[in-house]
Amino acid sequence: MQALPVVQSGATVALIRKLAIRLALTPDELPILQSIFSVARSVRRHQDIVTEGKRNRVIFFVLEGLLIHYRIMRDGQRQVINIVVPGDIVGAPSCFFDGALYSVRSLTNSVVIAWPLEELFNLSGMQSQLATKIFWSFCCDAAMSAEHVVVVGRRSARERIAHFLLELLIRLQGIGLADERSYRLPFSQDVICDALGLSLAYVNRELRRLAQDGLVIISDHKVEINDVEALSALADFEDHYLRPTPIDELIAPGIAPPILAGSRRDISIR
Amino acid sequence: MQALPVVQSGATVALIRKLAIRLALTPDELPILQSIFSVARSVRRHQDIVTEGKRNRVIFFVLEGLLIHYRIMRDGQRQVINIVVPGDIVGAPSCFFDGALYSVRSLTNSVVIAWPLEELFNLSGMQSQLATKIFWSFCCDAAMSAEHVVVVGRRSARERIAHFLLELLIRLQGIGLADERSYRLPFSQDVICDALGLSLAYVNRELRRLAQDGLVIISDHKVEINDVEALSALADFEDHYLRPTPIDELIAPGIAPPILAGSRRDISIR
DNA sequence: CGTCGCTTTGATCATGATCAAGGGATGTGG
DNA sequence: CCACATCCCTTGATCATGATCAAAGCGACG
Repeated sequence: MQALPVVQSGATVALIRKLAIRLALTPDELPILQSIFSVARSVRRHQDIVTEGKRNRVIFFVLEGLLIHYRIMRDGQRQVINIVVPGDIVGAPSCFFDGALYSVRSLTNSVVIAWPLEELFNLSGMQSQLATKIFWSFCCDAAMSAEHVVVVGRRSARERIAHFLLELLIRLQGIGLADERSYRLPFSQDVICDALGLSLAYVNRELRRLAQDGLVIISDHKVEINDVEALSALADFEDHYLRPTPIDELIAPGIAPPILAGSRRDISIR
Repeated sequence: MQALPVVQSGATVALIRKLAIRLALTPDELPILQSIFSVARSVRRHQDIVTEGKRNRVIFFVLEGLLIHYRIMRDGQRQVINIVVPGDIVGAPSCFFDGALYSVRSLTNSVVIAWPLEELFNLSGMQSQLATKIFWSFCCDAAMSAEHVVVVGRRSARERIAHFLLELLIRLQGIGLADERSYRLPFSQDVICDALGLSLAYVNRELRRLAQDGLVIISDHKVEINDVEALSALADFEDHYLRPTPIDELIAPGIAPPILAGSRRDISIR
């Protein structure tokens, strides 16, 4: 990993803004988190930033790039637990265990900010609200793992693949990296097969069939979903689990979102 | 659900003590949580305490009984996300979403304490450390879902079953409900098959084979694992993900666990 | 030009699903 | 106290989804 100044790319600035919105940061919390963001690190693709078994007491704010949480089994097979997209905070739950439970690897060149877990606990004394928001984010990520269990446990190969592509669509839309029905998929099919517990040959075949049926066309690392409705029906996909109740509504139930109300887009970065 | 006074059964008292240890409660935190525990509720078996899709702003401390997190699919199939044992805190991540993501159902008669999520957020102002500990617990639960993905995604039926039985062994040992190599399993095989994404007939057959091979004998709802080592090797089971770093070590890294050091067994209940 | 990474396709195999039926408890109502 | 029902476990036969093995195509890149 190599250090580099952070507030450089337009994408990163936009992303920090999105993160601030997602965590419902108040005007006083924003600079605190921003001070953390003074130095980011670039990570070349195909590098582990967390290694299973090794002690990890750091959480990462992902600003750019795609990464995966994964485990290598004793027979060499890989299971991908989760795709990580910009705006995600990774490191939990591994940082709560003596040795990391899973490895985290970049699929593309990425930009991340490493933040010592210690700081999070410090925050919970001084700025408890902010700490709560970060913990809340971890808890919401747990919903994705739970959903993943359902996908892998009870769905056919075709449904799994459709679900995978739709989940990515919604998540990338949330950070401006997908449009209405398409996005770039900058990794190869083996990531899909390892995420879904399927063989590479079969994933390939099913993708081909989905294309023949006019549902999804993947070409040149670009996913194009012809009919999102139809594919969602096929996959039994619902996006609830990707849309938590905004944390400010939870903290102040009943009341209109207090501090940022009406001006959620006006957060200034820098 | 019917209200009943809580500090009645010996099992419950022991359990509260264990929960206090697990959360590394300090002498001042303990009474706060105990005040919550003034009224528990008994839940008859086979009842939902959380229903998928319905708004849920409550978390539950489970004192007695076994429960499951589950989802019913559109074709009627069920996927069990997680077994819940006494000492667990359930409700997350569902309580962070508009509608619950999964249902929670009792497998046996149970005793739980329902606690409004609001109180947790209140706590994060006044008693931020305690709130942090509860959030930490949620995050650690996420590790079980992640592990579940690996089990269902990349293991054979036999391995999955072995893993399931071992996970339960370790978890029940942690709360004194299992001895060295056996425990009561007070539910039928369909829970196992729905947890592991297998068919009932096949789970039954594989259980029978495990018994024939002298690895595990289940009879009359009692699981007896003949050789835990051997079964762990078969399942590629490691219990790391069930053993988080104690929260007090994380909060005060390097220092010996401060307040309860050396007297972790001396917490007084009542 | 040759190698490497990725996709594609074919042929065959096997794990685990599905369908079907019977059996042993336990419980319940007549 | 018996008849019957229900729940759960068990086992057999057959089927199919998806794995495995093998090989070829196809860029990109050095």
